[in-house]
Amino acid sequence: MGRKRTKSGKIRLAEVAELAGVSPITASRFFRNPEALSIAKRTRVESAAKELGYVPNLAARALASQRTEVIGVLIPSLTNNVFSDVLRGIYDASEGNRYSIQLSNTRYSILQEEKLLRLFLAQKPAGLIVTGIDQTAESRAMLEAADCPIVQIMEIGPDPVDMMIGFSHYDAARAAVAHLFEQGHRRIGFVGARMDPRVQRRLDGYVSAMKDAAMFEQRLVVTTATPTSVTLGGALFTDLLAREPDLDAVFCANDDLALGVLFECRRREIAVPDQIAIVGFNDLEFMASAVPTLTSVRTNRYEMGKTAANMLIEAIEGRRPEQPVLDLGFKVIERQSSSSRHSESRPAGSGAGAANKMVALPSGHD
Amino acid sequence: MGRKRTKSGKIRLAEVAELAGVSPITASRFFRNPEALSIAKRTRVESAAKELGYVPNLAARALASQRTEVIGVLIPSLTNNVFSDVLRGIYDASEGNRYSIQLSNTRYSILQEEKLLRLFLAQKPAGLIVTGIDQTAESRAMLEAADCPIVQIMEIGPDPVDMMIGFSHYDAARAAVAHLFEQGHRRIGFVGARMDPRVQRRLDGYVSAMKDAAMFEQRLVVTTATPTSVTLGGALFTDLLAREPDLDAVFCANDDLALGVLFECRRREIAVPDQIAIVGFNDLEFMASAVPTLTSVRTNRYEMGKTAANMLIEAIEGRRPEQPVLDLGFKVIERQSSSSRHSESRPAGSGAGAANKMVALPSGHD
DNA sequence: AGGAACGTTGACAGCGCTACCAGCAGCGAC
DNA sequence: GTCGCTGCTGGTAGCGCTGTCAACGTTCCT
Repeated sequence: MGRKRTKSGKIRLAEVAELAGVSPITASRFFRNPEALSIAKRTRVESAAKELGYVPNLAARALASQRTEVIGVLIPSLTNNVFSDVLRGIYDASEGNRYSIQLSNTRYSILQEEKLLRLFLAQKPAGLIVTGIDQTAESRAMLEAADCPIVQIMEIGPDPVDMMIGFSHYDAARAAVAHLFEQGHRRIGFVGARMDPRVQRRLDGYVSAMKDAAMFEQRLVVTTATPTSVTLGGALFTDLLAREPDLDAVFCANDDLALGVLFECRRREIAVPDQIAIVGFNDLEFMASAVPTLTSVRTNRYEMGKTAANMLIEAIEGRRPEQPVLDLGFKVIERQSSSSRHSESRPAGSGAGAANKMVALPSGHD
Repeated sequence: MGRKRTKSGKIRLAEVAELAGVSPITASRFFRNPEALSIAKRTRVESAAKELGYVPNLAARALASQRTEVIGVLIPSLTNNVFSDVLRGIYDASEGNRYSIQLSNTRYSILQEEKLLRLFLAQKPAGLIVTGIDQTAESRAMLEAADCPIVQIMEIGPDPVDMMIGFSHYDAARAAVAHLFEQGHRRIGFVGARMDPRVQRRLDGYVSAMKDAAMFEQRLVVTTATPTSVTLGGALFTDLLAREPDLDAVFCANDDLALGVLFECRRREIAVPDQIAIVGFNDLEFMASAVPTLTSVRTNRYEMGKTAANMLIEAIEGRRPEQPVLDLGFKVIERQSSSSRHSESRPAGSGAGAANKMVALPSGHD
């Protein structure tokens, strides 16, 4: 016997086809590749579909075609501002086309990532966006065996699984430190939280730049595995200052920490940048508006997400980009907090003041 | 003829059933309702599934069962910090169970929301989370006709579609203004951006509180449709000050604006709170760490997302919550920026200082 | 004019799973 | 012993769509 079920009055493809006077398969093609139809049938199917308010059943499509139109995205955090920009780019790129985004949070655990990857892959996604280059061996093997395009985002490194978009955190950190040296600073501290692989590489970049100048000392580095926050920035800076009273600059692994350091300086009545210079990382919006305005390393997060999704979609549709690895670079945005020109006391007036001096560098060249 | 296709060596349910020595339908039941099986078969199917590494094909399941295990989420913005907290709650709640989250961004457009709603509903989601209570009539009708549970989040109001979780933005704004009155402020400005319905209700609350005290004047209100930012806070405050030089407090519709106002005060050498008090809205993390620490209205965003998803899942599984409308309330977190006790100049030491005085109110009582 | 090539269309047979119903065993009640 | 109940299991028949291939009409080439 057949079944009753809800019926639900749902319009099926066959009904559209009937109204349009074509076979179901022709109607089906209309939705997937309209150019394959003659103009006459195309318009007939189109108006029939509109008249009936037809919406394709994605589950049936996925079952029959053995593939989904889902782009899986694995990111390590939903809290972090950085990822919300990337995500926004990804969602924006997915808008207006057939693909939908399936998001999962690895919580900075590569084991969790491996588990989620297995889950995702089982559903045959159309493509995958994964964060970073530090997958487990197992994950790496699964990614390589996957029969869908894959983009690694947030950083670039050797040996991409497939496509890759990001920048060199190592080089970016070196550039930030170089900027501080240029401004005449020598005892430059490093403040970092969470210490995920990308923050770790920023630390590596800092260390190498400091060693190049023969200025590195272990006690200039304060890090913690704790998730980042503004408050934490103040606390870590407090530690750093206790260890190294002669500190004359701080390079913060992100902007929240930098803001925390700025507030802590204000609390302690330490003049920024005259006594201590501050450089952040990511160039979040508030950096330009703080007092003093805060120097940061600008990273193209939104563009990264958007381009990653676009590259992926192109690849899904068979048009592999000629550039599978894209270095988006970074820019050191110099502002008052690290400027050796003594911060003029600016009177009334809003905004960030003078145009930012930008130091742009493509990463990957040391 | 049959077809070739990739084959892909995928394990099907039938293979698990065969290995376990049961019928496919019994194996199917194991994955959906293990309690319905005898212990013997249960363990047999379980080990067979594990041995073969079986993962169910969700598309086939959705097609056969006429429903998905997808929770649709419609939010107006991915940029706004507020929503990232809510989302984090939703994703956390969806972890470890069968449901997956399908997210879409309405960009604060109720027309876009309507379009997305139509799209979502066509895929028969297991449940839906929508933001706010200001849907189009068409959207409203679709929601009411939908045969799945629905939660409206972010605010509470009369006449819920189904379930609802949030708080009264109107009451929260009134409480913030009342707090400023208590601290002796009279000429209290309002700064708002974006002016989505919830911000509008905060403005309404502000206006009503000011009128109650016979202190309302239109020129105390500065708003814009522009998306919010820290920089914008400074700009709007500049406008406000130009209109009303006697200003003695500002109620900001969100914390980014409040931070912008604080920076602008610093830039203009206006003492906070002595000359001007500042109150924000949402109580983002940085508020407790700013100098001076910033008063704000705490809202339970993470909890809201998490509880909304949990309520939804309960309802999907047939256990409707006894409380379909949940008021999560708010708290005015009083900090230095609005304290009439003159801000003692605190010497070295990090953090927010003395315990926050909290003024807790369940919203819904005026 | 004949044939190849192309563009367009349709028939068929599932994709992998589950709703529905029927059946069977085991048990207690009469 | 028979009935009805409950608990478990299985057979059948699709869910709505698309991959494959075949077939058609038309155009273009030789």
